[in-house]
Amino acid sequence: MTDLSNEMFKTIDPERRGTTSEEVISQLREMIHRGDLRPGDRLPPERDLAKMLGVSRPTLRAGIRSLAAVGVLQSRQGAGTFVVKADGPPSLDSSPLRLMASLHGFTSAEMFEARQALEMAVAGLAAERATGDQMATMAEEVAGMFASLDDPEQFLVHDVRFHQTVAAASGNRILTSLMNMVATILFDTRIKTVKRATDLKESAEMHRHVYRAIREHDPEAARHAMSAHLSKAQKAWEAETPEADGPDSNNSEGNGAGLAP
Amino acid sequence: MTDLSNEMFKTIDPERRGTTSEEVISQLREMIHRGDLRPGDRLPPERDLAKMLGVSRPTLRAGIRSLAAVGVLQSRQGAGTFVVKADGPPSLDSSPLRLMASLHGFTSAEMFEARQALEMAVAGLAAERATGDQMATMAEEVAGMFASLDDPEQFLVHDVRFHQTVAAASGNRILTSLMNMVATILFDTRIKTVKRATDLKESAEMHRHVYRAIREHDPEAARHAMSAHLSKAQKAWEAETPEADGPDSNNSEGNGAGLAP
DNA sequence: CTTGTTAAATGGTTAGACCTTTGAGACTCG
DNA sequence: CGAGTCTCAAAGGTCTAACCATTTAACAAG
Repeated sequence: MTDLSNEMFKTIDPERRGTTSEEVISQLREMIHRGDLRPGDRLPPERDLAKMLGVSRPTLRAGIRSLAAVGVLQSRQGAGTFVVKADGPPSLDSSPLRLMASLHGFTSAEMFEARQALEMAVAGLAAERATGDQMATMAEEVAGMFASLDDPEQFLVHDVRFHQTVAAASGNRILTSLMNMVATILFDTRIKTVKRATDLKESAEMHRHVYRAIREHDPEAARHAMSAHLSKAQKAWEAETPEADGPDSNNSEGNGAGLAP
Repeated sequence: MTDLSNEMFKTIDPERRGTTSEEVISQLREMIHRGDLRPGDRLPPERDLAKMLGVSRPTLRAGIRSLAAVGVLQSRQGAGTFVVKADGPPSLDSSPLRLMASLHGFTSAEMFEARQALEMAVAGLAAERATGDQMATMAEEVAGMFASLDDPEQFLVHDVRFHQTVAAASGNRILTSLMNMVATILFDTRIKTVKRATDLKESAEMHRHVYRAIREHDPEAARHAMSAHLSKAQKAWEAETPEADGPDSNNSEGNGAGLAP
């Protein structure tokens, strides 16, 4: 943990541009940008930090809350406020996108298309860069799919893990995050679709094609295989979902996309 | 504006799952999902809304602030709190991604790559779907680039508008938003690069190739032209930026991506 | 009818107090 | 002496009550 006790905090008041709490946000962001606050660090107690910044506690809390909302900070009652730990694939919160989907009336076709574009991109990159370990993991997940053709829920677990492994193999954490963001929103939909298990065998087969293309380091083939897979998945979903236009599921507060390391 | 005065608000207290303010967030989100709150609507005054929901004003404000942080609500002192207007291209706030970049030490190579993947995708879709008007706009912007070969700043304006037009022509607002999110972060970098105007003519030429491919409804050509353009741009940037690894610019609070309708 | 003034409405901020959860040190018992 | 339990300080979560700053619109004067 970094040493936070000394005088790294500037008081706020001088000619502040916007509101006080905005200034607090800027201060905290700057600390993070500068590296004074590193992932996993604990912030000083609110009471102390408020005094250091020269603002009241509610105002400080407003700033903290804003940063918590975008997934940068995390507060635990009784424990403290922490800079979010950066282990595993960094994940952007998908609730903003979800809200925007409601607000603008995004169609699920758009969502599928966006996911397809992102998955194609990562598949292509994965074909260029996947390590042996990652390819082995992919192979295992494909095998897992074939092994759970009669267990849709288990199948979906392997499915998700396969896609996340491909994303990780792309070596691009930004694309991975964006992909997860979109995929998370479609997840609730998928879990319903997959339960009415139509063509799990065909789906597993298509995943295997993707895997093979990646193993052969053939980006174009990987992109095409992934594209074909997702087009098929979308068609299956559309066939089973007569009219429902927007995948307008409900709450589920936190950032999803759990399930795989 | 929707009628908000009647009894659409449920009180909070019964067996709340998480914290009170989280419950407030859920309530507000649900109103938006249900369509009780539509883009542009004004929320009831905080004091009233707090009473309706059965929480104190600070707690309500905490919830509002969280939703404001992700770009769903917007408060203006003296005026009120509004559901963000959904005109033009919906834009996700890029500050979360920016923070995450600092937190995880994203390289600018990753950013460029992500942008390239997204731009290729939208270019391909635009080639399939661009309307006559949109293609006309693209042509105008390309012409504008050629007309401002000696004015780097003006050139950049046309550059940005061209890319946003292509994104709009893709017909996929999600990909457009994601692209803007990434592009916004790279913008500060670009404005510096373009000022040292190296190959504006060549750049304009490459934009013209993209335009032509779109006009010919040739997705593959559009993807390739866009890819070539961005690869070139990245190389130019790398050549002029010796060591700087992360495009770690500073504040700029609001969501950027302005400049073009 | 225009314009300047004023007052009400509304979000922003502060202060201080109390509650709930957490986590670690102290304590007791085996 | 060790393991389990207890207690309590620390920290975030919430509330009340007030005051400040800004915006909006009504209203009066010209």
